[in-house]
Amino acid sequence: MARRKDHTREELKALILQSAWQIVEEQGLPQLTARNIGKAIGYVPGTIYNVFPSMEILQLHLNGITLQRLSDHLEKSSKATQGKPLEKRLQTLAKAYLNFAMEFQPQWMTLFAQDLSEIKDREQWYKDLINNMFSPLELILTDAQKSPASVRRKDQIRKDSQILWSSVHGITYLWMTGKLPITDIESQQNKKKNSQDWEYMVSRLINTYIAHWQNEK
Amino acid sequence: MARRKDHTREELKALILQSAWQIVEEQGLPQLTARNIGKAIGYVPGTIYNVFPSMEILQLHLNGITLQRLSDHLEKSSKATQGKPLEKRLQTLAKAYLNFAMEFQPQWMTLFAQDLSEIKDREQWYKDLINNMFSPLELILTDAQKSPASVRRKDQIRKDSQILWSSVHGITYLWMTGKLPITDIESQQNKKKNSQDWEYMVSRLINTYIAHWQNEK
DNA sequence: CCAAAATTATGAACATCGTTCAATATTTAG
DNA sequence: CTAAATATTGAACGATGTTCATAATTTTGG
Repeated sequence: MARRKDHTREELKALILQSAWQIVEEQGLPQLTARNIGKAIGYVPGTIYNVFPSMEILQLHLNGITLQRLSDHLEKSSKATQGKPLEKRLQTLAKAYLNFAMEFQPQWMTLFAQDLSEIKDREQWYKDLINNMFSPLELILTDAQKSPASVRRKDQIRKDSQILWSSVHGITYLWMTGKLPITDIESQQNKKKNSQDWEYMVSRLINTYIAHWQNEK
Repeated sequence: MARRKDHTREELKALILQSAWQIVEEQGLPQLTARNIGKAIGYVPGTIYNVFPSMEILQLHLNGITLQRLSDHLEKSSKATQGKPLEKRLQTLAKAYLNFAMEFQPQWMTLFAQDLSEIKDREQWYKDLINNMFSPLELILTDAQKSPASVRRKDQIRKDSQILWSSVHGITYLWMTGKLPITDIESQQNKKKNSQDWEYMVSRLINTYIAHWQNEK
C-alpha cells in the first residue's frame, strides 16, 4: 500500500469529518473510532493523527459542524417568521430546535457527550459557534421591541435569550433522553409520533415568559 | 489467592458501589473501570461481573445512589422553607440543586453521561427514583394553592413542576458545563466563586413563572 | 463427620480502543 | 537526478469490557 493519495490537507480533513458525521448518524457515537473512520475513507488509523491531534479534538470539530448546521436551521426558522407575533415566532423557533434534535439525534446528543472544561480555552472558534447559535433568538427578541433598543436593553435581551434557550433546551433534552417522568406510555415507544408532552411544556413556558416580558415594556 | 471473602452478596454490592462513588469523585468517570474497582476493594475485575452483569448496569446503580442523595437533599430544602413565600421556596430549592451539582459534580455529570434508551424498560426502579425527585417541587407548588387541589389541578401541578424543573436544570447544566456564552471572564476560572450569572438567570425564570402562576389562580 | 454438590473467586485470554513511532513510500527542491 | 522534505503505513503498547475454564471455598446431605 503506502500510496500517497491526491488529497490536500483540507480535503482530507473534510473527508474525515464527513465520514465521522455519517458514522455517528448510522452507527452511533461509540462506533466513532479512528479505525472505523480509516476504513471508511481508505486510510489507516494513524493517518487521522496527522490531521487531528486526538480523537477528542476530532469530535470537537464534528460538534462544530453540528453547531453550524443547527445555527443555519434556526436562522432559517427565524427569518421565515418575520413579521409574525412574538409568541408564534418563539414557538416556531423552539419547534425548529426539536426537529433538528430529532432528525439528527445522534449528532445532537454528541454535542453534550463531551467535557469542554479542558479544551475550551484553546478553541475560541468553538465558543464563537455557541455564541452564534443565540443570534436568531436574540434577533426575535430585539424585533419585538417597539422602542429602539438602548445599551441596557441589549444586555437584557442577551440574558433573556440565554434563559429562554436554556429552558427550552432543558425540556427538550430531558424529554428526548427519557429522563422525565413519562405520562404517556405510548409515546415512550415511538417518540417521533408523539411530541404532545413536549409541545405542551414548551408552549406553556414560552407563553408564561412572554406574558411577563410584555408587561415589563 | 482465590480466597473466598466474608462478604454477603449485598455487602459486596455495597462495597463496589461505595468504591465506585469514590473513584468517580476523586478521579472522574473515565477511571470508573472494573480493574480500578477491583483494586480498590481487593478483588479481581471478574468478580464484579458476579454482582453486576455489565459496567453499564453498575453505572446505572451508581446513578441510583446519586439520585437518591439528590432527592434527600431537595426534600430537606423543601421542608426547611415550609411556611415561607412561594418565590422564596423555589429559589431555595433551585439553589439546593446547584449546591448539590457543584459539591458532587462528577457524580452529577455521570447522571447525564448515560443513554437510558435501551435499559430503562427493564429497570423500573430507576424511573421511580426520577419520579421521586420531583416530589419536593410538587409539594411546594401544592402548598401554594389556597383552595384544596382538584384532580385537574394535581395534573397541572405535575406538569408545571416538570416545566420548572427542566428549565432550572437546563440553565444549571449549560452553565456548569461551559456551554453558555460567557459574560464574566473571571467566573470561568473559578465557578464556585461566582454563580452570579446562574443566580440571575434562575431567579428571573422563577419570578416570571410565579407571576403567571399567581395570576391564574 | 466427611464426601459430593454448589457456589464463588480467580487469572488468563480475546477483541477493541486511543495513541505512538520507526520505517517506508512518495513528492518536492536544488 | 540526487537529496531533503513530507505523507502514509504497519506494527506495537497499554488499557478497556467481557468471558470462561479452573481452582478454591462453602454448603449440603447421608
